[in-house]
Amino acid sequence: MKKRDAILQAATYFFSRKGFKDTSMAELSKATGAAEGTIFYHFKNKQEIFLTILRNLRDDILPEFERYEAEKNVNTGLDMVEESISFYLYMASIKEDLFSILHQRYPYELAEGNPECRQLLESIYEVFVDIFENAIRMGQQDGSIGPWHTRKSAMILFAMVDSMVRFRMYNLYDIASLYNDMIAAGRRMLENRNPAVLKRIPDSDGVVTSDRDV
Amino acid sequence: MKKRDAILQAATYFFSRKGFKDTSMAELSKATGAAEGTIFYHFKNKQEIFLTILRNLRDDILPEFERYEAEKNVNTGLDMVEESISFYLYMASIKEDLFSILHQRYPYELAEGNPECRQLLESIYEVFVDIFENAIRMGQQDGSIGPWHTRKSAMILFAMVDSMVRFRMYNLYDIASLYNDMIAAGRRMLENRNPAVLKRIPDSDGVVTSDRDV
DNA sequence: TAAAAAACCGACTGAGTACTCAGTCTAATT
DNA sequence: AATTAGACTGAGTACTCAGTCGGTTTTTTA
Repeated sequence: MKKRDAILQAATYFFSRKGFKDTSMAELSKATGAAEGTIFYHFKNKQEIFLTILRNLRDDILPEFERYEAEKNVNTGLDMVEESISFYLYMASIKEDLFSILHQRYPYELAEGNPECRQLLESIYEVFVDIFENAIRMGQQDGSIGPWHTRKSAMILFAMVDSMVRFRMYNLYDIASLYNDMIAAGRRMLENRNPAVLKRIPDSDGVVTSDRDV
Repeated sequence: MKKRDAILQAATYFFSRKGFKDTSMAELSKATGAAEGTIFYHFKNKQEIFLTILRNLRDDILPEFERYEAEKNVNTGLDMVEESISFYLYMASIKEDLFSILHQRYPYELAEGNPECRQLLESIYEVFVDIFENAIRMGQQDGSIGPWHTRKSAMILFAMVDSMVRFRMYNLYDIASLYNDMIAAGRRMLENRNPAVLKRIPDSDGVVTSDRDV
């Protein structure tokens, strides 16, 4: 593996576990076998390592979220909300390092004085909230989700799910045991209570099944 | 103001805005007018300052939550859930410094090797989740809230509300505009859908109203 | 194969860190 | 007025940190 890649990998690991400030260049040097000088040959400074990680996070994760949007196959928007929650938690678990970096102070501190960083964070969060918003909008069109404010409902859903990432990161609660209840709570929060509306739209689409298969 | 108190106040301020690690003793010294030696006269080390803040947080906030529990006056448990959300967000705004300290990495890192710190965090979070749990339990007894898992529902509610603290802290979203929608979402998530149950229990208590007045 | 370019090295620097300590100041007590 | 004790001081200490620099090795190009 190229030294540059090794440095990025180690930095992602250490920044997420120990935080940006608490990770020293000496530590990265030792972990990668690269001399400290080599790190500064590849990256202008420590901050630039962090920004590179954030850029990679956007470039890695955004396509995965977009691919998910294109590939998912569900009956109703309400089912898709459930899928979206699952997908978010799944991504947060396989990319744990990257997600927990977003729960640190440093990126937001950096964003205050660094437009690129702010832009990166904005585009990452936009994609996160969008998968919920799209699911909710779909549900509102097919009648499975009530007429609540779409974007705000998406944010509330995101708030719920994102806390789970925090709970896991800090070992506050066993989030696995909350999973089913969270899905159920999300459904109750969003589902349409008016059956008239529920029937009208699916008929016009020719979709007939009311049960979904996973 | 006594130097010791000034140091604690400044430390709370700086730890919450800049983080524990990024706050230097020189900074605290400058902000309080106390010499660096004075800080170490009052506190064994930097960590001890943090633990003192955490102890005060528990001692300040817990009684306020308990007073709230004793004083609140609502019709149904579902209304009380709404009150609890309001109260939590209110406390988080008037004690912003203390709440944002709980969203940092340091306390959880310290908790791993420091039983007192872990104990402090646990008792703080217990009180937080308890106000929601008590409201939900009350609602389940008066029939306004459905038969969902009490503790888990409380945690999901807490997850939702606690994210708002994070959103505000990092300037991610304008949480004021989410407030009403969050209350409404919380109600839909919890309310009882079975009118039979809604009537049965209040009857046995001698309470007759099935509609609530806000 | 020679020259040029890119990658890499690690000792070094100076600014900053938490913390110490010998001693001063203040205010109450004797 | 003398004693005492707690509050306070700030220069000093040992150490860590991100970042530099002169030089060496490896790879690519000609």
